[in-house]
Amino acid sequence: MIEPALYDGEASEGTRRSRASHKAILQAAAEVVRERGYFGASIEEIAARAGTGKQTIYRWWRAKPYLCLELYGLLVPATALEVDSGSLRGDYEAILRRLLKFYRTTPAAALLSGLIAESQSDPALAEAFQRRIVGQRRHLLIDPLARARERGEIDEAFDQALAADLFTAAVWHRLLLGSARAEKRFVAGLLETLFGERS
Amino acid sequence: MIEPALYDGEASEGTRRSRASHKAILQAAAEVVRERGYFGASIEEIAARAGTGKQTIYRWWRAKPYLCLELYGLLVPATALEVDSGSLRGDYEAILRRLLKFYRTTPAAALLSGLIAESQSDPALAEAFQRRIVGQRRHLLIDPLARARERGEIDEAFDQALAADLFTAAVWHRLLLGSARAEKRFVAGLLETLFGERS
Amino acid sequence: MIEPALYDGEASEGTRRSRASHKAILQAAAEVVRERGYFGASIEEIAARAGTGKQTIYRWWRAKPYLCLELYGLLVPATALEVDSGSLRGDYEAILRRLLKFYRTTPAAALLSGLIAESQSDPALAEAFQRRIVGQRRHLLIDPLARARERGEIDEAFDQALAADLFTAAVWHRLLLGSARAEKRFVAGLLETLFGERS
Amino acid sequence: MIEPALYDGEASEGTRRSRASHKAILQAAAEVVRERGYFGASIEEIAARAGTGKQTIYRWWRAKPYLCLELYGLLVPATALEVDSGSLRGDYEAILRRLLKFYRTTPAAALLSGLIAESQSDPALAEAFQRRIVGQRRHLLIDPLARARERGEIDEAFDQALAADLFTAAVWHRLLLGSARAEKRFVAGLLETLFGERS
DNA sequence: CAATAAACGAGACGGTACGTCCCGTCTTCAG
DNA sequence: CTGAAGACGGGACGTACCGTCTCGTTTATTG
Repeated sequence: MIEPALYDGEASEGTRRSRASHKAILQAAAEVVRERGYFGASIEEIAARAGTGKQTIYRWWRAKPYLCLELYGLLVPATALEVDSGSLRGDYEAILRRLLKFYRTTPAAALLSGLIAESQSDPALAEAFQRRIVGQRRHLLIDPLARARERGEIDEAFDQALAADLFTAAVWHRLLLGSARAEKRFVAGLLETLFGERS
Repeated sequence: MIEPALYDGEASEGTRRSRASHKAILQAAAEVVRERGYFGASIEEIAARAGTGKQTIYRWWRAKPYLCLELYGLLVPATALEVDSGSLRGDYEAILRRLLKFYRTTPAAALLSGLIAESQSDPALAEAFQRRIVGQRRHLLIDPLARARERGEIDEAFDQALAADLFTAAVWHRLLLGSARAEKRFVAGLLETLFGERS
Repeated sequence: MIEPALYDGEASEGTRRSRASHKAILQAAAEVVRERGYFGASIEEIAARAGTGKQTIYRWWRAKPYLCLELYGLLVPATALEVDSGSLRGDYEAILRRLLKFYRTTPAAALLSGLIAESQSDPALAEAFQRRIVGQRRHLLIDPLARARERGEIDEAFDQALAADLFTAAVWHRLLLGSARAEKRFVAGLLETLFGERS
Repeated sequence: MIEPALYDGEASEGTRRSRASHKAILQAAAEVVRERGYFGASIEEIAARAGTGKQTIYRWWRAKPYLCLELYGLLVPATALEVDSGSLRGDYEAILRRLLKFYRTTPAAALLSGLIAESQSDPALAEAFQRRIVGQRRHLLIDPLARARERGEIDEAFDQALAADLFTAAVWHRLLLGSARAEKRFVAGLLETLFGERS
């Protein structure tokens, strides 16, 4: 969630946000986005499916993209990318395989492209997207690089941030443009290009 | 245009497409997308600004994304990326700088993200996007690589298609996510990663 | 037709109106009005069904109601109402039965109500409707009354024009409002009211 | 209204119909029909003038004719035709004069002809028109006849329903076809024909 | 017997309105 | 006193036709 929402029982005065509604809305949103895509998903249908009023959605999220932003965040459990195989190549191979599986099994692609598109004309959304999705992602990608640096696998001159960005770029490009390139070759080729010929 | 439209005075039966309207619509679309972004652009406003009826738009394009696809294609004159500096690094540096300028000066970013987003739930659009934008782009990126191969700058093992894709991925990622990374460093870093330390 | 159109071969310079098209248009109009009603009938469909261009319709009729006016006129062959049974009651009984049958078997009701409705806001149409439909009708209804006057069945004081109008009013009212009143009783009752108890 | 609509504050679940909008729509419809006639009146303009969304009209009326049906009903206050002068002739003279004034001062003629025309191809509308306009009208016309029967002015053999229908037919015919017949003569002649020579 | 000029079929054009969907806000009432 | 239900003003959708306007093509005198 964008702001650290207060739940029933967490705080003092008045009634607090209903955990049940919150969950039902996100679940309904996930379903509807999966079925109709990002554009096809309407607040109206999400509310109906969640069994809530529209107002309950607008009370907690400014608009569809912000709901989707939270939804996207929930689809990737933070731990999913944390690996420590002992080698840089091993870490990234694991991350890559998990990511590709993640995108195959969730409506994340639809969400991602929709959010990127809406960000083009909504700076606030762009900022939130950066902070909550891109930033977090970069951290997870830089951790293995930092460990590799400690192990001496890469040296000081290696631009870690650039590598992380290029990795994300490649994965998202593949995801959103559905390149027909065989997966195995893609994985190997990408890693070789980023980290060197063999490993 | 998607199909080689017939204009006034060209052969065949019946009435012909109006060159003037066609042009006015694309021009209006460019304006409106620039001002309001991809989503904010409505067929209604484009028609009004072009001084045409809505039906004239729907007669020639299936829907907004298809109009935008054609518009995107027209924004990049095919020749804009054709360079031959004599070296691989030189070619790509030139291409990269032209691309970055292109995206700074046209509504291409808004179009691009919108088209990618809509492609997620419209396979026909995805296919058209691949064929008309991605495919064409790939060709232009592979030409310099082929010349470099002939000159012996890169060897047979170098995966040209992968390099071209990664290049596009990096550029679009930077474009759509507005990474704050300084341009100079981005250019150098990307080329180094793709083609090696110095070249 | 509203103006005495010139047909092929009738007159001097240039090309002349095509008899075949004229007929095909009226025929198509009759069909379409029968199938879709007065409002549902579009010039576009009439043209398509007649196998003509729309312009050919607009060349000869100002608009749909004028086409329908001519069509209505053609549905009632002028002779259909001319009877001379020897008695006033007999004449009107015959006329009435023919009219009721006429309306049962042609799209005249749809045309009539549509024309009356459009006449409310188009004085020129109202005038044409009066002259070409109402006027002609009145004549045919007054002829039997004039003969009855000569025979002495009715006297000078009898308001022939009023009777004719009331007769038309009653028939159209029945036609357009579909009163459930049994036909036999309607016929007898109307004639009794207009011309007296027995006759 | 066609169905006994629920207003704010009336019983039952959910949100209620807005009295203000309902009234504003009917008022706007009356204006627009008066200005542009039945066909010229568009839902779009009515909504704009009423200051409502189009959907608010479509939510409560199936289509233009149904809105007009309600409007027509409101133009004739039910009491307008209730008279009791003590004589049949007196009652009908009063009714006739009121009707003629009513049609002179309201857009009723445009509505009436439009509704009749649309009824030709919409049986549900025809039924509603019968029930809500014709039926009610017939009642009001039969009351004076029933009183006359009690007073002995007319006998059992007099077909009251037929007389009422012929009266309506004559009035509407005159109204919609704008016969130039002088009003005084029309009134006298019609009543004489229906009820006898003198009174 | 061409030349020519109108009428023709076809259908694109600038428009208006349709009836629908959904937006984000506002109001009502049941729990 | 929250929250589902849903009406509201509004904007855009994509479609149907309007009546006008080219387009070639046919056709039937006229020079």
